[in-house]
Amino acid sequence: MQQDKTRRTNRQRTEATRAALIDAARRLFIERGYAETGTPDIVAAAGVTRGALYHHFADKQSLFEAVVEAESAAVAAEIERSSRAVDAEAALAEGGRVFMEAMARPGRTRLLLLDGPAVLGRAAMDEIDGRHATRTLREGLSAALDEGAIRRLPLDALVAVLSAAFDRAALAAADGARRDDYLAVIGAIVSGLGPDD
Amino acid sequence: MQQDKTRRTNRQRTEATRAALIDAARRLFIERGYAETGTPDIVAAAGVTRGALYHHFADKQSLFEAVVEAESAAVAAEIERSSRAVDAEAALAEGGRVFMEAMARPGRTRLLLLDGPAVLGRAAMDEIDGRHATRTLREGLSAALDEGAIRRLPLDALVAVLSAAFDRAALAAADGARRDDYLAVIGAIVSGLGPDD
DNA sequence: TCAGTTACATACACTCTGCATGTAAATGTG
DNA sequence: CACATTTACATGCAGAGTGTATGTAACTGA
Repeated sequence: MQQDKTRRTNRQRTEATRAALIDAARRLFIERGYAETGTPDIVAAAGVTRGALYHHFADKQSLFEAVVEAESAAVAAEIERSSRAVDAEAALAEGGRVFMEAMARPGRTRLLLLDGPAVLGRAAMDEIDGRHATRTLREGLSAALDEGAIRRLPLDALVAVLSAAFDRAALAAADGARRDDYLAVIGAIVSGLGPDD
Repeated sequence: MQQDKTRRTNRQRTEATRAALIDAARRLFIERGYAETGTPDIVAAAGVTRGALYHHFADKQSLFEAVVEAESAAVAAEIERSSRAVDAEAALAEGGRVFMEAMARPGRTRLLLLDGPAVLGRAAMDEIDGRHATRTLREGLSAALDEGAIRRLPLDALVAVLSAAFDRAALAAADGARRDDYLAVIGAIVSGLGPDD
């Protein structure tokens, strides 16, 4: 029976250190933002040294990307867990509400909607949540298009615009605006997209 | 007849220096982004020293805010200059096209849509372009609401959501996406907002 | 077992920000 | 038109942060 600290395999060491770094960085990025969080703070919170950080990540931005990736996946998981609607429009409404709820965690909007695009660029963020939260939106819209629930429009642009609408709604809610106002507007938009009114 | 450099009034000196700083900072922020632009670069491009910068602005962020303010006003001016539509919906479509065109200047999306919100915060950005580009959108939507062209919805949320849609469209266009796809989607959204379809 | 690789820790060089101090030009005051 | 005061800078400095180079201990494969 050997201790936890001694006799760890290299894979275990790597995974533990990476996880500790990502977790500590997530907490600090969420609390203070990217620019205001220094790598000395991160490694102190993770209980390692800067040497470990720069061994596992190319630079601070690379660690940030790993944090964004994980957080984006977490949001998508929340959405998919509670998606139980029947028709396309109801699924979109449901998904939108759950998205807003998931983004209400303090600091998530800052991480995913402000710092993320600024640090990694819009294209990189599109690629990341194209594999996560935005993917569920795309699936919902694609289904709605297939069953003729909404008029024919270029899917990529439609996804991007509605995603931007939800993002801004989440940001406004984080700044104290009324969620229901935004959900009403987005709901009206979606229902207004019904086939040739 | 006295030289330009000698015998300048204090107001002239201040305005010249501030303008040189804002102009140089604008070029560099647009070219490299906020974080990658140092104050030594800015003052060198402006032909002054860092002392001048910190005399006229509290810090780097304060200079950035002045740049954003000026650029946002410039965008609004372009929109208002070529706004010649009759009814509300046509005015919105026209304004949207001109907005996209104005945002196509290289780097403007980065300055106003990525770095701006990240550095100054969403609320501060809302305040700034609430006095500029977003103001024209709000006026257009308010008119459309008054003349019953679109259904009754909370104006603040409606403005924010449509503004976010245009912003994302401008970002996508800057990344090489087709403007027309986005304009088609936004056009469909606006026309879909017609009174109780 | 031992040579090679991996996972760090430590130290250093560089850059940037903001402030403090010094100085010349402008201002207004009697 | 002196002259005291304020304004508009320039210069120098202290602190912090990033990335890298170097050293060392732990693991791994032959």
